[in-house]
Amino acid sequence: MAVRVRFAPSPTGQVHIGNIRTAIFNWLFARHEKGEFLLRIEDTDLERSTQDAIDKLMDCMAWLGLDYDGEVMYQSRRSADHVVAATELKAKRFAYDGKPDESGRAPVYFRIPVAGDAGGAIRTVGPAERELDARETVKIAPDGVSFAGLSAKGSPMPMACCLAGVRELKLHAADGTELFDLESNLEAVLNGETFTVAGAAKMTFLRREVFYRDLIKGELSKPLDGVKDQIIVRSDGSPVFHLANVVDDIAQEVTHIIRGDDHVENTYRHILLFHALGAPIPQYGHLPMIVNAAGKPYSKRDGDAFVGDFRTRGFLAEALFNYLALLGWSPGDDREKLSKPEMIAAFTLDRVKSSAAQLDANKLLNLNGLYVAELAPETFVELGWKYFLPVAAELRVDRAEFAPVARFMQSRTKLFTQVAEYRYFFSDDYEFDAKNAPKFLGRPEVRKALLAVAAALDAAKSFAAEEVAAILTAVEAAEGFAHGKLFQPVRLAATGANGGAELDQTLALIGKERVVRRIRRALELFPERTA
RNA sequence: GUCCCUAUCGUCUAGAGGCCUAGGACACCGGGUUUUCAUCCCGGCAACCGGGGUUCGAAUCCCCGUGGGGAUGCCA
Repeated sequence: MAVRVRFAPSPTGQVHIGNIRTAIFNWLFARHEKGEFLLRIEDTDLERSTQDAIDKLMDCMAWLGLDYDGEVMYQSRRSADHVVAATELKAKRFAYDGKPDESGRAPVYFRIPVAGDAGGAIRTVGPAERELDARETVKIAPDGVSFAGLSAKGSPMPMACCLAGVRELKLHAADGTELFDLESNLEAVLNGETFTVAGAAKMTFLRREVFYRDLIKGELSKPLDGVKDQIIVRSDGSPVFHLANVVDDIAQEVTHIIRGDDHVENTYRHILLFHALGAPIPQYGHLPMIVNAAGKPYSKRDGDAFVGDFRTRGFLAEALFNYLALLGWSPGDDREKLSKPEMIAAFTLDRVKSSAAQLDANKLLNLNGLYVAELAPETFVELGWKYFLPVAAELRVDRAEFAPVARFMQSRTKLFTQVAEYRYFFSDDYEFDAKNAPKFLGRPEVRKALLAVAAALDAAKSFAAEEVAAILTAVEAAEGFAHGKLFQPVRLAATGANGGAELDQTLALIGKERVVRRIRRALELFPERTA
């Protein structure tokens, strides 16, 4: 069967890096398997879902090249189907009404299957028992059993579980007499009757567990006596995430569900829902979380982890994509910079790690620099121009002036926001290196030489890079400076910076008049210092 | 509290019982190239969470601790 996966974000706020990483893995998996990558917007939380968030999400996906197949499914338009599914579950006795709220309306609970193996998802582990606090009563109700266990200190610990978790339940008094037998009363309980038993000191039951084989984490299981029945329709009639999610996955005929590992606990229930709804159970793969520099999972509140922010901060989509794909996955060899086709070819879920990964801003930056370096010059100019726009507007620089500077600076630009540092090519209004400018420009012999440089440059017939270099060399010799010793002061005077691209070319790009003017002005700005 | 998951350099990772004296990358520190800075090249620092098993042999398998995360919602 052809692979069909989906990315199902809820459009509340901006997409963060953890969400989009999930999308990337789904996409990679789908493309590798030559299957389909579907998109479903889980916008059932009308309070918090906004069109703006949906637009931003689509924008981020397009930016990263996450193309999806087919039509987008909007979950909010499918509540009728969800409710129908709940009704169907009730008819099959897989669901029941809970206690009505103040307004008299009842929520609907999904009942963990009391009998059967749920299509191979439930297995019997064996007999089990648990000490109880005899001072507390045990309640056996249609929505499960509640009882009080014993804590290490001997105080009562309230606990509850679904009926399915305690098949063959028997309650015993401290002296061993049997107080209650579930099997003989099961039908009554299922039909709505509630029993209360006092004085029980021990419970014995048959332990059963839900299990499945996770594509990433391997076999996972959970004893049913640790699981409670789940509400699937609220008392106001609206479907809950679990129901909607499963019903929509069935509708979209999803074959593999790849999502964050904060969902593993839900999976046990979702599997049972699939089965109860008569649908084949999909394969699951749970991705490790991405944590921030503090080692904590990114939350929607983490302002610095929004995908859009990486874009505005000057990262390239290819670099972010590549970096994120490597968070929790590796191709198995030493490759770290991979193109999308290479990633698609190498991507398999069994190579995904199962422990959390921390985002390393340094490594991302380095990778971005690698991608920037290999951009075609025209592309670099085009992209860089967008980031330079605010500065360009302020300085009245047009694209034709920007282009040669950008081409010249590309190799040393790692992040597009760095194009703002090109400012000194166009404007005399730049910052001087606070430490080195006063130091170098204050030296008497340097000041004298700088004046000579300004004069020589002013008299130059051509201002090509080679000519500039020749002039600098000549003045250095004439003023008694070793070759290269004047470069730093000249750069400080003409650009304010202590380092930068090749000086001759930099000066040539800035232009003769400006350079000469700047050198002379710098000498006025910084006084002579004899010390 | 209970249940589930998880654990290799600071960080991302390779590692499926002998190829491990634990490899690569980022960061960091040296050196070289660059008359500067960055790139680039060379070198260095740096890890199997702890304790028990199993085995001729364990980073790899099992158990117990400990740390981290998740769940325990009429949130998604």
